[in-house]
Amino acid sequence: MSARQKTLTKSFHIQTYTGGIKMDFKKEVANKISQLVDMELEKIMELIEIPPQSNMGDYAFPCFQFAKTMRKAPNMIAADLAGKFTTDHVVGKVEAAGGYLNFFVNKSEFIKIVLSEVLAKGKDFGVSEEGKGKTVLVEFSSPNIAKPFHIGHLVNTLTGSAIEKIYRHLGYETQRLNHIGDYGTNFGKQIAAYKHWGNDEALEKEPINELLRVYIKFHDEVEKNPSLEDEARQLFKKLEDGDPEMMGLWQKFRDLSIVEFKKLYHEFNIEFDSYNGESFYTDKMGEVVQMLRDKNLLVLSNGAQIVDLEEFGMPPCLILKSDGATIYATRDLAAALYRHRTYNFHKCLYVVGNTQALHFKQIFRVLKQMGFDWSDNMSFVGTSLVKFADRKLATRSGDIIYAKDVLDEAGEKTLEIVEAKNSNLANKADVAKKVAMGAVAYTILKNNKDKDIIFSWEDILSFEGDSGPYVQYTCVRGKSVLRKAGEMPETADYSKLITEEEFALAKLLDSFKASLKEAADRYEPFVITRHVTELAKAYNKFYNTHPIMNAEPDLKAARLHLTKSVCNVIEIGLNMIGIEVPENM
RNA sequence: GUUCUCGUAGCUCAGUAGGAUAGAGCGUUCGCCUCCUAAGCGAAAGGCCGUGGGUUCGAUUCCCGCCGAGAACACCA
Repeated sequence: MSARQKTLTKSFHIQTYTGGIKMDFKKEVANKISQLVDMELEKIMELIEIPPQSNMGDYAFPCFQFAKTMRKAPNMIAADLAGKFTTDHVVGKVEAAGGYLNFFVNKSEFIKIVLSEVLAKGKDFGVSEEGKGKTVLVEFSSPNIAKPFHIGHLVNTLTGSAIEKIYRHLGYETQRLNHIGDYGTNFGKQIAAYKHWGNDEALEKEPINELLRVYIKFHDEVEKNPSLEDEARQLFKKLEDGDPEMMGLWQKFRDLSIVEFKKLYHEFNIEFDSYNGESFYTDKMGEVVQMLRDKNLLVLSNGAQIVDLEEFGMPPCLILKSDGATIYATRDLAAALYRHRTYNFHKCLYVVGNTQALHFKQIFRVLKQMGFDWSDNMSFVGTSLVKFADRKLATRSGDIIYAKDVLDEAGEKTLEIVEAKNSNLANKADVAKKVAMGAVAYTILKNNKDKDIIFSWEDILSFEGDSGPYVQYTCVRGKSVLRKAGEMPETADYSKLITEEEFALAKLLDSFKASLKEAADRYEPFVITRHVTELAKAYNKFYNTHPIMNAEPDLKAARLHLTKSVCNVIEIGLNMIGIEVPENM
């Protein structure tokens, strides 16, 4: 299960070294509190929170829990502590409000440290050591060969890729696994269909369309001619037995399909380390079945071999069908075993549609019953279902929205907008493409995975407000300013940055690290999407009220540094969720 | 039927390891381009956080019931 792990209170944690002292504002505050109250530092760190409004302070310490032991009202305690607190260059001000002790950090000190760090680290800002030496496996995308990518696959692919990139940024070794659906009795049908009606030229040109066309024809024809079913069964048997002709066709379908998939992955900068799918595990299932038998976990039920999971409140896990054939679960068990041996993973994530929650829960439980405690390190990460307002979006229903259609539609609409807004752009097509991809990826990754996505063209092609183009646009404007400013001043006097808007930006730059951690712990890319949006919003506010180019030289330099920092962090975040930023738009 | 997820503004959603006036975007209404890209910014209106209990100094947040929506539940993957 996607265990929602503890998320950290966002802290203004500073990793750069200034004057040899590691700065951590939150810790500084905690240290100071610990001198006043009888409580362990760690406990204090846990209690410290960020006030809901920034004018209340940068950190807050709730005093309610002292009320009982000290036999005093919380607001009295807070007032008392505020009186005893000594301020300095780190914590500039303390206030008691309600039962809270509110702290204000020294703004210019804070801004200085944050901007220095962002600019020094560049694209590596937020990179951490926490994942060093640990391998995280992320299984995602996993389409079926010979079948077109639909919108549901796109959701899954973007989600998995984002999670993988987030973990990679945190220093983990990652393995991107595409468990493609490349095996099963339906390939008998596919081969039969192709042998009857396939066209080699069309296959080379548009493989998936051609394969789908003959597959659909097969289903139409089989109603008139039921013997086709038998033919398909025989061909699948031949394929299983290694018949060269069948193997050749299957291999060709597989290769061409993957080439097609890669085109789409390329649009979002997605790559895989492995395309080992179902076929890869066909010869690895015997061992699993034997192990289950040896451990006396297999039970005969209605002619099939199952693992009983009743004591865990789950339906049984089917291992062998009554005809002795293996099944989905058997393959996933074999894959788990293989992955454990091959990668010795720290975590193995299954980014799969939410509908498969039970299946994976069962798999993990069976592994546990087999004595494999490493199954605790496997997590199911269920992705949103895409539905229409009135009905489920299912492959069989015919109400399919293909990924390609969504991207094409987005591309066309974007090109129109680019034409209207900035018709003298040199590379309109390229810009339109990036913006279109941005709109789609953003919409897919802006919300919690637990919620279904109700498909609407209006939402997915959104270009205003909370949207991909909004964030891209913000970054583009910032970059444009930097370009116009020419050479970046080496140094800048950050003490010139004294407005609320500038301080707010520094806070958001810093808390990006906490958001990264939270996104990883929760397996939730939307945390990044939202953070980047907040940052864009704050920058737009700043941009509209603060002159940069026309500011006096020292201030201009500082604001350019700020602008560069913001663009940098926005771009890091957007890239994680599969969005590129054009130079102009 | 069993299990799981969800129910927050007209719509789409954040928030909640219990805490200070519940936040965004869209939509609606009204402002802002002699100034760095208006795909932008500002303002207004809009909420018994599904419902009834319980625990607590304090519940939108935790627990239980109910109502409503969705999903999964063995020989498909």
